[in-house]
Amino acid sequence: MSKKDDSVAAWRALLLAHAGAVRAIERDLVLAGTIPLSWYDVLLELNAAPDRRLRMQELGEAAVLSRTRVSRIVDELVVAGLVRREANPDDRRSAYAVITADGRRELRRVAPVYLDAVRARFVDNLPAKDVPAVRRAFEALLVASEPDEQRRA
Amino acid sequence: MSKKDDSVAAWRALLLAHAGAVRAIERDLVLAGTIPLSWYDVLLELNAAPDRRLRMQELGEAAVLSRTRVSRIVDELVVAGLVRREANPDDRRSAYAVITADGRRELRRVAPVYLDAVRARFVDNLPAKDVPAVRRAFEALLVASEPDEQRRA
DNA sequence: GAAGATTGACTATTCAATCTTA
DNA sequence: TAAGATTGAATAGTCAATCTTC
Repeated sequence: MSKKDDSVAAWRALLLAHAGAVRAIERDLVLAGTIPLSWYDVLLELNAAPDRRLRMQELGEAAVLSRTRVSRIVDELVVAGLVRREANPDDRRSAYAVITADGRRELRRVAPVYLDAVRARFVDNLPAKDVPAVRRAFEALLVASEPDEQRRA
Repeated sequence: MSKKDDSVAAWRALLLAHAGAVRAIERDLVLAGTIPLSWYDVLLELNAAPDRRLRMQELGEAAVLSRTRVSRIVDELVVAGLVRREANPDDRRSAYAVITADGRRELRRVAPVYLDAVRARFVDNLPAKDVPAVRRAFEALLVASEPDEQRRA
């Protein structure tokens, strides 16, 4: 009943609901025969980035993937022809991942499936009046966790 | 700017914030030298259950783990002496997992660390006025996803 | 034959070591 | 020496086959 209980209950509900929604969405995507969620996320971030490219590390942050995992997924996407790597002339240690024309085509093709899934498994089940608060709350959470990322360095 | 955009933005913020918070909490636990989060979740659910026991399948649902994974984690917990398996006289196909006295002791020992981490990484960074909406929203989401679980059967 | 659970084989993900350039 | 990225070895997690009981 206390504020504390309410908070911990919110945390537990978040964990359960997140897991359920992600699983349901992934299942929808598999049934629809599209690319996996991780590919989709990476393509989405690349497509939205300036020049449709991101350094590996930036890509990892944007798509919530570890540096290692980004390397591996970009490998797969390169093999599939949806992304290519490109050297960074300004700093030759780093590498760009760039979405290809095929990648953009694929993204357009699967976007409706993905959006439908997110809508059906998340948005539509959220009380409409709570959506702004949810967005606000998690964006605040994001901002709060950024400084921590810095602190690691 | 539309409601739709707001919803998708909420989804993306949720994914990023969830990943950030979970990672931060796991890091906190590692630094504090406690048991892993998955063990903690299992012990917590068992401790809260009637008779401090749950069938494997129920435990999986409560702790957001696949049936397979529950088997494996309970194996580990049994080896560590924190949980024991017990036959179900009413249905000998199923098995109970029961938290032991040592398990409860361990749970009490690490609970403060866990609660501090959840508070520091989640609760304290959430705008206080949004907490009720967040709790309400995710509990609604949970309820909405239950029927789907049934449908699978 | 189906439900509950476990096991073995496979895939996904992480951790630590490595390589290259700054 | 540190930053950016990748790779090999190890761990965690999943999927399909199996075993037991209903």
